[in-house]
Amino acid sequence: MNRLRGAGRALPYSAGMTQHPVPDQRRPANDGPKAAARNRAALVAAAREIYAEHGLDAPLSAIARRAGVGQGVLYRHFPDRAAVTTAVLEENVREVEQAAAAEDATLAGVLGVLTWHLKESAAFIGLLHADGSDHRSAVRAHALALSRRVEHALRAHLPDAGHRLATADDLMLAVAMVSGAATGPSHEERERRALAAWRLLGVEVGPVRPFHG
Amino acid sequence: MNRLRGAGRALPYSAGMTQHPVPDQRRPANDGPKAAARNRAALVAAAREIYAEHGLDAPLSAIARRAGVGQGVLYRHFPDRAAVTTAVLEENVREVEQAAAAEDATLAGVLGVLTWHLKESAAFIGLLHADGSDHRSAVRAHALALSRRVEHALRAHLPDAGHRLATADDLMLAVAMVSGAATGPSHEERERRALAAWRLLGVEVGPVRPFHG
Amino acid sequence: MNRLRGAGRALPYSAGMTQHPVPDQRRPANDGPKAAARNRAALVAAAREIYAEHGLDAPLSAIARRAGVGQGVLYRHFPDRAAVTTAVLEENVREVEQAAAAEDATLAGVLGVLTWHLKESAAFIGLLHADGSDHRSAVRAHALALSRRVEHALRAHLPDAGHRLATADDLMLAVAMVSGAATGPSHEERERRALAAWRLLGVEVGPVRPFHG
Amino acid sequence: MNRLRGAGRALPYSAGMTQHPVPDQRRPANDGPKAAARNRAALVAAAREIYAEHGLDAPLSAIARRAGVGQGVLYRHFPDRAAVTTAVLEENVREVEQAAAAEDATLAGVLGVLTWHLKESAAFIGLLHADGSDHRSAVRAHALALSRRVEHALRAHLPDAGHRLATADDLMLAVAMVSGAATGPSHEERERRALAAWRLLGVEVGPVRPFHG
DNA sequence: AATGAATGAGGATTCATTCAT
DNA sequence: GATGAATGAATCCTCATTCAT
Repeated sequence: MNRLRGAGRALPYSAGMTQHPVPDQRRPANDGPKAAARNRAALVAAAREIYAEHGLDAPLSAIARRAGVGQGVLYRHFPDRAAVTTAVLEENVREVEQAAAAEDATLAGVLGVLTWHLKESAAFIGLLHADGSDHRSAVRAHALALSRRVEHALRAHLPDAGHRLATADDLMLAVAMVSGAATGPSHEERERRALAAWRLLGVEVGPVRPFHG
Repeated sequence: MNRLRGAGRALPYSAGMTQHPVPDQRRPANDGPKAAARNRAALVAAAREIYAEHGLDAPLSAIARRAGVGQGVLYRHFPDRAAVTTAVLEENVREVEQAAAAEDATLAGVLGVLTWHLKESAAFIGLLHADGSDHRSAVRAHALALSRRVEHALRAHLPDAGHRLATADDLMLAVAMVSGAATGPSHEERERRALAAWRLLGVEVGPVRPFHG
Repeated sequence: MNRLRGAGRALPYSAGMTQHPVPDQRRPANDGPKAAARNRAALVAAAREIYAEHGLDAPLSAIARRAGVGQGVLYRHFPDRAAVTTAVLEENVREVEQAAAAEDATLAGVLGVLTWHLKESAAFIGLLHADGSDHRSAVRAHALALSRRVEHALRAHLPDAGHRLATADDLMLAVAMVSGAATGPSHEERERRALAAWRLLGVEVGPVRPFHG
Repeated sequence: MNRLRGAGRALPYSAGMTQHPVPDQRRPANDGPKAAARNRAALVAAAREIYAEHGLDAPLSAIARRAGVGQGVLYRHFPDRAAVTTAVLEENVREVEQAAAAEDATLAGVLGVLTWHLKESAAFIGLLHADGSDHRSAVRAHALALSRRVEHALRAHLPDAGHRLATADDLMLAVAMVSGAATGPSHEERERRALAAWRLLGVEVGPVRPFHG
């Protein structure tokens, strides 16, 4: 029922950017460890796209295809589906952490970055609503840790005591609420709704953008 | 497409193996047409439970099993997965409508009923976060209509102009936000978080319970 | 649509029962990509046999089993039942075309090859009698094209104007007639009847055999 | 995959022609044995239509629906699918026999009736090409007997010794051939092709019509 | 280190057949 | 005698995962 096949970068060997003279052989150039890192990054990026387009239940094969690699490579880098999902989330969280750790970080700024990821990454949203279903619970475990890292990152920028969201718990609840509102068919719509949600909560949010992007 | 064999017995291809369980055993009770309505209700209830436990992608066979009926019965009542999901949502929405239509209805009271369904029904929540994956998009179409019915029900009880949620749009956004917050492993946890979310929005909510339940 | 479980193991719903056959047993040999072409050929051959024995509606699983491959392999090579049927027909037609294209081809010789396929391949016959049922109509479309290819092949060897079957249309009608006669439980019986049919039509037929076989 | 449901006379109780005052009850009038005969006839007629439209593998439920009766009634009259098919053929053959037994019967006249059934009844054609598949072989047994009855009917009107089809065997082969040619999407097309086939065989055929119809 | 074919379990779906009413 | 709901086996089809090359 999933019409993912044939979509996007279908040619396994076309994605490489190697400048080597075209090898005369059938097998793709074995670029060694360099390729490995590149492949891993491509897989995470592909997973983010595929998740956004088709949900967290998209076939792993679709992710590998979008990344321009064989399925074996996916399994080399990630033992199972949960590991893929986790890797995507990991990236999201790391950016939020970096935004929070920046010299001149402000709550509004960090929330802007966070909101960017909320609107961008279906996985990031979906995770917060993951029910108890099987593999997801595997993800959930890790997600809890990630959630704590976000909380920790925000904690450094909590508003003053008088603010409605003066505690980390409340702030995290607010994040969940905004993520709940950040639905819609397009990135634009999701951003619009997310910002409206923050407004309802009386929270000021900086520009919605990736960190250093 | 295949109707070559007489009722699934003794296929030429299946050299044994698939013998009938206990040929001497009588068929399970067939309670006749009377059971039809009862079965439909049991299926919807089972779907609600299974969806809550395993997510919207839980196998339909699990729903049939939980309802205590054969898979065929499920398909008799619902042509496909979307119809099952839709039936669950329909019930949720109908209760909210009834709560809103009651003689002495108040916004707080209606939101209490709504919140009960939010915490109870994973489908109700999941729907708002449905990604574009195939069958869900079929559901989404219907979900939009349902969403409008909720909006219509709430519209009759909008707070005064001065309130932070004075428009129906804002109120619906708030519902989405609360639904985003109403996550967690247990009903209790979900209710607790939902109420905390309403509080952050400064909205008063009546007792969280089903309508007339 | 369901990707919740880790590779079909240990489902929450399947309380036992469906354990793996013999966990200690090694997977069946995976001969690697080299096997691909071999498998495809095996599948077509198996399909021809199974179709002959059980009709065009035989289960695809039976074809896969006969070919000695998993069902997945069948689906890798052929997206659906129509593709399988079409592949079988394609082979039949190609042989007829080759026979017609041979240096020293004669009408009698080509009809001999054609007749061999008529008696051999239930699909070839069944196609001409395909009713409107769903997947068959998909096949029919392709079958029409194939039919035209046969007609084209025969056209190069039409008998002289005086002959009873002097037009391609009449010749194709005759083919349909012979195919209608070529029934029976065994290949021998079918060949016998086919030849009798050609005789009734006053057409001389060469040796009944595959091309270059 | 079969889209038969909902097609044609879907209302179970609408087909009756009884003039009784409309019963006030929910259950349909129980017209007793009279209805039984009517139902049987309706089932055979429905089977003929459904077979023609969807092939011999059409669901029995479609036949019952088309006949305007419940599935139980079908099973009361026919123990299994083979019995249904057989009943349809039986009618075809009986008409041919009656045509052959008529006072002024001629070979051309009988072949006209036979040809009408060939073009009309997919079952009649399909049967001759039934492969060895399971339930069909059950049908085949009976079909052989029927075939002999047709042969017997024709034998009384064999052409003179000089004719190309002077033996009953040859005549039956010719029937099979014509049935092989009588394909096509419409009755008209099938009749056209059948007549062309007879012409190729040099056989004169009377008007194509049912006996006394 | 990468590819992509193969396996095979599991869920979806369809009917043949039974049977309470 | 009739209705039509229920059962459940069988088939279809889709991936997760392994592994020869």
